Amino acid sequence: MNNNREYDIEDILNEENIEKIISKNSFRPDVSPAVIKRLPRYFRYLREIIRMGKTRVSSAELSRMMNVTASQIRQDLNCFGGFGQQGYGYNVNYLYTKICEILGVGCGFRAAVIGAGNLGKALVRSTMFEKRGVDVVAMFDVSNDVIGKKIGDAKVYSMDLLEEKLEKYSVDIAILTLTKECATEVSERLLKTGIQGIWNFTGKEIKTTENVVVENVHIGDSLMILCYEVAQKMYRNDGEK
Amino acid sequence: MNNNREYDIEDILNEENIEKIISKNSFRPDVSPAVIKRLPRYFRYLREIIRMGKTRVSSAELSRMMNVTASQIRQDLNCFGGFGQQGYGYNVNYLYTKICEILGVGCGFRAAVIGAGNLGKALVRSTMFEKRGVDVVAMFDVSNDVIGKKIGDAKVYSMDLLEEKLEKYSVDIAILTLTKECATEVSERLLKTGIQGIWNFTGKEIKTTENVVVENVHIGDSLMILCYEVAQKMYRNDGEK
DNA sequence: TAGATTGTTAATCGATTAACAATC
DNA sequence: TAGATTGTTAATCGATTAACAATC
Repeated sequence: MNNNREYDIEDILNEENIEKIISKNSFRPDVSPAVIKRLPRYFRYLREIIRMGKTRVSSAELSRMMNVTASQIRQDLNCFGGFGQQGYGYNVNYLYTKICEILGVGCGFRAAVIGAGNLGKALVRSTMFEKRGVDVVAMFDVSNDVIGKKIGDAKVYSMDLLEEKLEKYSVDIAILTLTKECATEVSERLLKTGIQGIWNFTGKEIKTTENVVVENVHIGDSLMILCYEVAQKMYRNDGEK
Repeated sequence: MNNNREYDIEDILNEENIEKIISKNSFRPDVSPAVIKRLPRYFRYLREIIRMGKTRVSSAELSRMMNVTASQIRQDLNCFGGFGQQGYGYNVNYLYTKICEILGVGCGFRAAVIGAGNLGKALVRSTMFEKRGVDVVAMFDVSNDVIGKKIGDAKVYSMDLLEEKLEKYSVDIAILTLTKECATEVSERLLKTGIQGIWNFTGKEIKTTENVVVENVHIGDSLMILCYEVAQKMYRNDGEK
């Protein structure tokens, strides 16, 4: 490994050059789910550190910023390879490119948002996708009010054209932002296409095949945990009085 | 505990009667975070089971539905009390009311959405809050385009009126759907009010006091995990060829 | 070389599962 | 009573932390 190699910071933050930097051996079976869930957090903090202009970071520094143990950081990173250097720490840009590589940023994934309602629109208009190197190439909806319009950079097509357009634009990831009621029907159609993954906001469990990865999002769960904690805090305070 | 007590299903799903049913001793210190994170999932499945018209469920049945072990379900529920009955299982409605009680549904929490952009609008227009007994009583924004308008049931006020309206409407929970850039300034203002919790979508870490609970949401993290899994799947398939 | 910090092993801690006695 | 299923203890598993030798 060569920590002296210099990467242009702007290139890296813009994720333009990453595809070229990527090596082909990012495949690591058997990394624990606990570690994988933490990777996006490293991604976010590293971007922040790059923006701060730092070029070097130690596990101890990161540990203070992120409020986790330095030990955990070193363990996590070592699941994927020795990215650091004894006595020096980690080259921030190198580490960031490795994390990007692991997370598939720069794979050039193409996504389509199915359901151009409030949530679908909000997602497309956010900077979330470009930051992660994901390209939203199309939206789909049943309503004539939106079909044909452009939301953000994405054109809205009729649901009738779903299979055709997914194929045409080589879509890897379908983002389901439609109602619970349509979820099953649409997901069944999706599984017959060449889709690789489904990001599911419908709240409805999706039956999947071994060829399609599904990630379910339940934003409301997080609200409930907040309510739980607020309620507990109130009980606690009441008890102390 | 009395499993024979009957609860009206409609009342329960509508969360109207719950406040009256709630007992005052829901305070449980030292429940592990792993258990707490699973509670909203029980909440969701129990609602589903109620809608199916079932009145009784065993840990084994739930286990099959939810794809977790029956053992885990019994352990989880027992952190909060013996809600079941040997030889019978769990009374679905009773269990649901207990889970609601634990999660603060029916506490009548009042929320305000700060930032009436795409995400703020999408949230307010969803059914998320009423399902969980949370009342969105106001929105705030700096833009004259939205100030004075009504989004869903909530009126949009100028950010200048933040403190005044939060006080007036006894808001417990602030929902931050504004940009990273405004996050610090607004959260500092919030900490000076009587707010209990902050649901933070800004992506910016918020400094908190012991009196205010913060729950951070990073939707993009879930997208990255999906991308990770899709990328791994591709590497794996390539390897097999 | 001396100092710093990683990579990695071993120890600890917490969470999950299995098993079964209690009991409805 | 016999059957079913919980509540709960004990065993297992996995994840986190501590420690330190390797090494830059």
